[in-house]
Amino acid sequence: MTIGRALDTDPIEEARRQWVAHGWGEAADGMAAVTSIARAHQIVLQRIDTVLRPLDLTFARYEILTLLSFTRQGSLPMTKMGALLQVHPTSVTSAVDRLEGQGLVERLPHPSDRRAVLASITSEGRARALAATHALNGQVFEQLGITEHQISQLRTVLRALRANAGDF
Amino acid sequence: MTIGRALDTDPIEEARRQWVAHGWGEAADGMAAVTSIARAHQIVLQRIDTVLRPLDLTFARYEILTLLSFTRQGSLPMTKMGALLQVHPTSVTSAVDRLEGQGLVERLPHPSDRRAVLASITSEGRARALAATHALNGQVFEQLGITEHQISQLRTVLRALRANAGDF
DNA sequence: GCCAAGAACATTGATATCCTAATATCTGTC
DNA sequence: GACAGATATTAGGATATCAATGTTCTTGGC
Repeated sequence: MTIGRALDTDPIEEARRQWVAHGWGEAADGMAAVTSIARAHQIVLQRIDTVLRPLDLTFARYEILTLLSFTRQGSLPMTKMGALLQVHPTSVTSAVDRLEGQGLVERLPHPSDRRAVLASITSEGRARALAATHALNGQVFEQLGITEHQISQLRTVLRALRANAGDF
Repeated sequence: MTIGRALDTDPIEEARRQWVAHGWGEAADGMAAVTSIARAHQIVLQRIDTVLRPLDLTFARYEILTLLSFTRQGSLPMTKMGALLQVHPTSVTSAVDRLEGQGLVERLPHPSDRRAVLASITSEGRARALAATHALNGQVFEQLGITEHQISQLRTVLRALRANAGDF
């Protein structure tokens, strides 16, 4: 389950020291920041997967289910979901394939655009999404192990990074 | 190349509002933080992949190559690399498979432990790692689009999260 | 000291995801 | 009516995880 045993020193700080020692000091902090993001992503995703496994969901499928549950009609065009969740169209297709096979979502023809496909959440899908949200709230989102102030800082800094990348 | 068109509102803030509206205010900030990490990871990884593609490397393989180049002998046991890079043994195996096929790394028997395998960087591997590092430093790590102070905050907060997860 | 039981190391196979590239269909405009 | 653009899908390559396997090492009872 756990990937690596606890190390005596922070491996990212160690890499940063190597950067400085090689004369790449200008990039050292940025390298450490990027590596930290990658590792943090791995950590939280592992926790999420552990919580969602009993519910037969992955994070990608959970996001789609929850997004649909927030809409009035309970349905959205595939492209629209990809734009809101910022994932590739192919990822939406395969995730909806899976959700449809589980009976949590169904594909409907778009009423006015014959190219488009609507993904529509089923009542079973709604129930599953709600159960998953409660589990994730209690076991992951409220248990990050950092202070509220740090969570706030994290959101602010990453919002700047996302805005700079052209997200919104 | 780009995944989604620029949106008028931050989708993560939008999700956070939904959380509050549903009475899940306790978990809203944590949810927003986790989602921000996931999106930030996607953004930086995409940039890294773009820079590394002409060099025929991925980030996973680049990390292994760079780690090996930092050692005295230029070689490490597979397990040791997995521990330092915090990835699964299977990931190390498949990455070294590819690097070996590219002639950037070779497998050697461990001198004292017949179970273990040493991955050893070749001179071509060293050259490739150096070129990749220069490209990443200039085009990614020094161009994150956030201030030095924000980079520092990010490192501090994520170090706390990683420490809490038992990384070191 | 010897040997059996358990642990560690690396690999393979299976499954899921994301990304790229290419394709078929449909829309809307010039 | 032709043609560029949008929509969704398929196919292929890469990575990560889990589960299971075959070796080899290490340790603890005797």
